Amino acid sequence: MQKVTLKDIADRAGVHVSTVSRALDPSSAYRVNAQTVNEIRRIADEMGYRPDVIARGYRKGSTATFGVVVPDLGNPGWAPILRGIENNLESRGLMAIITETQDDDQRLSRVIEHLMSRRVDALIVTAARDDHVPILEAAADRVPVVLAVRCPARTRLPHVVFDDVEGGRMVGEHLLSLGHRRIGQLPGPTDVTHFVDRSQGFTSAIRLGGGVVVEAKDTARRPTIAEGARIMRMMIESDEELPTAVFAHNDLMAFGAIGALRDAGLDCPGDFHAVGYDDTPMAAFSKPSLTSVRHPSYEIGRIAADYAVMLLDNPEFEPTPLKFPPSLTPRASTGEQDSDAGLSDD
Amino acid sequence: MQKVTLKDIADRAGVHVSTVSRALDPSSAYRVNAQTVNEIRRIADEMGYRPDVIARGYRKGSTATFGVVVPDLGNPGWAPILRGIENNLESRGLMAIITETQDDDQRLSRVIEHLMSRRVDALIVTAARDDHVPILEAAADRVPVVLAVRCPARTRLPHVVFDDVEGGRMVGEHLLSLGHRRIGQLPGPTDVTHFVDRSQGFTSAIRLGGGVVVEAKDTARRPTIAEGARIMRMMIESDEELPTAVFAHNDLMAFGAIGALRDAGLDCPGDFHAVGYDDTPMAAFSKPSLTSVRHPSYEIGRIAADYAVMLLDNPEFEPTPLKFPPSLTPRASTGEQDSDAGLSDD
DNA sequence: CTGTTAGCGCCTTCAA
DNA sequence: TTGAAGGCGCTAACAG
Repeated sequence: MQKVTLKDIADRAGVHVSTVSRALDPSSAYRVNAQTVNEIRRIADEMGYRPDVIARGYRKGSTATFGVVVPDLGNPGWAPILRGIENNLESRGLMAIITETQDDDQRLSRVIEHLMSRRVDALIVTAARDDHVPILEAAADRVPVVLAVRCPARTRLPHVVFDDVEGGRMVGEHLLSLGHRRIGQLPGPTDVTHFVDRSQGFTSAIRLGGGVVVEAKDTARRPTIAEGARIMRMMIESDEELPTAVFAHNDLMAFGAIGALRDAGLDCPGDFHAVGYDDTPMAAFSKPSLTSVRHPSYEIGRIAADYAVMLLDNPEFEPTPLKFPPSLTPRASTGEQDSDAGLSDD
Repeated sequence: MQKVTLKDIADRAGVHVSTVSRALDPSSAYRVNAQTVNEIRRIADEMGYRPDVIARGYRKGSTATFGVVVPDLGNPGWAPILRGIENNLESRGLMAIITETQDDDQRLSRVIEHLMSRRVDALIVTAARDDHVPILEAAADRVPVVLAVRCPARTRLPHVVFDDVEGGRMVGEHLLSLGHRRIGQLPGPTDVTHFVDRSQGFTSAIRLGGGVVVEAKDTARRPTIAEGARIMRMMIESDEELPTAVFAHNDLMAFGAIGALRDAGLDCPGDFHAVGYDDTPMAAFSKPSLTSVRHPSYEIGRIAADYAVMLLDNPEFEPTPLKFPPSLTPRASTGEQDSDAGLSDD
């Protein structure tokens, strides 16, 4: 099964390549003798012909391939978003190729450049940070670029995000309603808008409710378990009085923080409460199960892909920036009785 | 910044495209007047020229792009393996494009076909199941294919895997040494060799030690938290006497199983012990922390990429099939005293 | 040192 | 209904 080209088929069928090309393209097969079409299709099948999408792209000006950039495949929270994208594109005969920045700022421009020079038709980026705007807007001059989940503060690029201000607010109100007044916050990287939003919604809710936010001594460089543990440890080791509850900007950091507090002899939910964000599958299964904020991940991926496709079809299209509302699931880490563990698979 | 081509630069510099091509290629710039080279490079920079890797690929017969296929990006265990691949390739100026089968058997052939028609130079597949052999071997006729982690029983394809028989054995001996004699097993999909291997190593160790393996009533259809919980629940609800410890074929399933047992009022490690596999970052941070088997993930990715590159350079090269030894980390889920939680980031 | 030519695989005029 | 020719962006072989 070496590479089979149109020419190989043409030779075998005794016709010209362009005839083969036409016969194999449903939209122009009608211009070829029906018998010839059948014959050619048979031969193509037999020889295991696979169109060279890329070569085709040269003529058509497209490669039927979308580039997707995520920050960190070690965070399972991206999986449903990616599936929303993959499944949407696949149903249209398009393909998503996924790349990872490893949450390394520098890497984004390299990754984008690679994807562009591989002639992707469009870009869906979930790893954007504030200083990436120039790179992204430059790319947007050539192909549609849609930002998802993470969207820098000031950019004209089309985007779909979660309402993280609202999510932060929900966390704040939940903790206030449980009687907490002194509440710690473990922030994710500050150049990622959705972390800033979570912080803002949370902080203003707490202030409004007459509470005090105890800020971590440092910001997580990356939103990982290890970093969550590290900055929690810093808070523990400081002289300041410990808060009675902590809000970590994502589940991974929350797991890390709970671990660090446990190492310090403190029990959750006995001695303190904790809340995460993202509602990863582990949240329902960890001990204690973790109160977390859930957002429609699959859906945001699906819509991001929709937008990218529509932009490709019509560059004039101006996608409405969307903001998906989150919801909070109280669990054992904030004193909720554990019912059955969640069983869904996404 | 619309697309800039060699021709644009040539026009501006008043030379022929091929001169530009040579000037921009370090390996042939020596054949061009040094002044011209500088001038051309300056113009190229100024215009923001980006080579079209794909077009270049047509002449060179390669695209500097490797396809990588993983089963499930919802499992964070794949991340370090992917990084081993990505970082290795990146250091050579190659790019990894990642695709996911979503652990869906059918999807693999479609994904491979997509990648092939995008003219990837090589394929690294970590999602292989037994019945994929024909597809994979067909692909291998055209480009180097390296299997990593998952490798069907009978295939001539180059592969690098973990020694899962040994890992299973270690789990068995660990549990025996703790005094367990009746031990449950929650198996992953049986058409994935490494799960079969884990089972085999484990079962023979237990038998050798005079123990009894209690098999789950069903096999996990996919190695996920939800499936782990499901088959654990089936074991609980059966009439059979419960084992005193369970071995789940990966961490996710173990978390699910511990959750299911907790729902049934049983405490780990008080009432039963549990062991996972993969040593995902959560294992150290969950409560109880999870005894698990660790394998050199980053390393296997790195080597898989090495092999693929070497095969590309020299199709005659016959990579030694490698089997990386695992190691077991005892934690609270088998009664170990928790020390500091693990802090590494990978 | 530089320009010309040809062609990777495909599709789309244009002409027959 | 079919063939011939041109070109997408790039590079290698061949002239000069």
